[in-house]
Amino acid sequence: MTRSKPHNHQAHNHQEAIRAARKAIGDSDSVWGLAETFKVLSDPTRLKIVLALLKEELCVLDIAALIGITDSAVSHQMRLLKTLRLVKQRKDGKMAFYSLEDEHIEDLIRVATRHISEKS
Amino acid sequence: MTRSKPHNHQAHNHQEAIRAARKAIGDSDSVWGLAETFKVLSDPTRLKIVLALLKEELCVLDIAALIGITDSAVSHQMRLLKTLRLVKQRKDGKMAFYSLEDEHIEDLIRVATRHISEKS
DNA sequence: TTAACATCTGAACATCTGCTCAATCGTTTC
DNA sequence: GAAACGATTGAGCAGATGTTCAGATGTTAA
Repeated sequence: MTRSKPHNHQAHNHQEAIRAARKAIGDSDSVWGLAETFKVLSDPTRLKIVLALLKEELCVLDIAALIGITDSAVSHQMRLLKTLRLVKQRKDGKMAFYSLEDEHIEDLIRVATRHISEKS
Repeated sequence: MTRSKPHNHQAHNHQEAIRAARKAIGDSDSVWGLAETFKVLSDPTRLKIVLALLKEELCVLDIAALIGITDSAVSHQMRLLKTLRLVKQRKDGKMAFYSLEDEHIEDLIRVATRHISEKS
């Protein structure tokens, strides 16, 4: 080929696209909060803990035996979950029972599960 | 106090609690997949990208300018999002336009947003 | 008071993550 | 062809993350 047709690519206004997208993202505070919410459930250990607590309250050693990690590791994670208000603690003697404090978590898990099951 | 009442704590069957919870968690494969889904959206950068793409397709440089990171960083993230089937690519000349491939993501974000807004 | 038990805490560690930098590839334009 | 441009890739790095270990705290039982 000595000559080729000129390529005409679709016009694309970068300035406008960026401005519109910036609106869609919203303020960075809400983005950060959203990301944090997803982050809690992004660790398999924490996710297992939350899944287990959907049914009933559990003590630290039960969770540790259930997942297969140290009671220390469980305690660390529970502190984080408690700080984020996902879980509440009930003390009974030397034992500490944890249960879910958040009702919306189950919805999140349900939607995410549906999302996975409909993958090719 | 010279004498104190005997403490009677609520009975708790560890074996039974663990067995019940193990059922609630399910197989470890599904847990891993769930965690991975949440993990994609747990990074502020990726979350911003997804939020921006909810409205319209964007090219790499637009996203880079929008978020304030290198085009290289964007490209790295887009490869990940493409691998996970969250995004699809359309090439036009030297530009690469990305758009959302997954319809469920919006639901996930909506539920998570509601979850945040109803916090004390 | 001891001893045993459940939980919690801080430190150290290895691993993972997301970023930038530099170089490369593919396309378009001169 | 050469230069410009957009996108991609790999290496390297700093920071975050999850775990274990050792020790401390608090509670119950002997």
